[in-house]
Amino acid sequence: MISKRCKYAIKAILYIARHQDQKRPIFSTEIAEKESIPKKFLEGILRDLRNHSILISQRGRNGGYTLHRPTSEINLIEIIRIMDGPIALQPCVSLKYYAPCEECISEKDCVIRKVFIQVRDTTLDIFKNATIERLTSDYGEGNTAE
Amino acid sequence: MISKRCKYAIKAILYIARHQDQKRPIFSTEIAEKESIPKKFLEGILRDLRNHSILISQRGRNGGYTLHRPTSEINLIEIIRIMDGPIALQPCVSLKYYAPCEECISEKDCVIRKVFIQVRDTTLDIFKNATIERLTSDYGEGNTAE
DNA sequence: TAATATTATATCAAGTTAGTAGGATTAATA
DNA sequence: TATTAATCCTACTAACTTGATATAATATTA
Repeated sequence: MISKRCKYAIKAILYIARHQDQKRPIFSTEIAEKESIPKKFLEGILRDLRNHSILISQRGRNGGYTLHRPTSEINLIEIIRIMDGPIALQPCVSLKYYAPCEECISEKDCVIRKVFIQVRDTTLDIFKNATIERLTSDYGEGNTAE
Repeated sequence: MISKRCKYAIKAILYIARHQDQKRPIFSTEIAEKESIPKKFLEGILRDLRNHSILISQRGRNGGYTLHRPTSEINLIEIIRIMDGPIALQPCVSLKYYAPCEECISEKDCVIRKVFIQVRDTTLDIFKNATIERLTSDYGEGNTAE
């Protein structure tokens, strides 16, 4: 399962993306209220996203958050990795967080490893294509009301 | 990530499958030693698999475990579900363990839900095809030694 | 009846998750 | 310059999960 932290992160980014035309930073308070996310919890998430160059933060009065990059250059893979770590179902098949399985003698001969590699690759492919741009444009389909 | 419990379960079933031609139940001790699984921990796993009709257990002297069904009728999906619960990355897209997401207002309009459904379906498909029969036959490829 | 297997229940340490609390820092504005 | 309103930072916590271990009961058979 994806953690709530991660899902909140995705929702927050989508919210900022949908409101960035207003040319002003978005407050954490606003996101928290509109997306039903505990405010203090959200603040930590937003800071984390800023530290990973997904968001830019502006401090002080009238501060808030804006996207650090165009929506076409932010995808779900990156967000999930920042928030939850490995996407792979086994340490030995993780690309970004590789670790050998303790109890395995030969990785090459491990039959289940091949299956987990398949799952990793298809999952990665789907999440890579799920950019914020695509997600927000889908959002509009048959749904003009905010 | 798949839990160790689940991975141990898969390894244990594969071990039993590879040795079932001996027409005798396989001891938990033997599996534990050969697959480097803590014995007591493994016992709990094997009991769980028996309770879910994956294994048959025989008590007493010369007891042990055998498969409850042909290897073609046991796949990774079933094992993962027994051990770890939902495969889906969000409660709202789980087929066997569905639950609405607390903070979501409209499931239909949730853009990320669609992505998680895609991931679920491809993952399910791969694990469904990964039967014990296929896994054990792959095992033999270019590797005759036990 | 002794040996050997599974079964059952309880316990536990460490780590993770989903928060909360309280204040420090920064910047615009009245 | 004082106030206000935003982000930033650190620490803490309750509940849950994971990966085991311990002890003993029960069943089978040589």
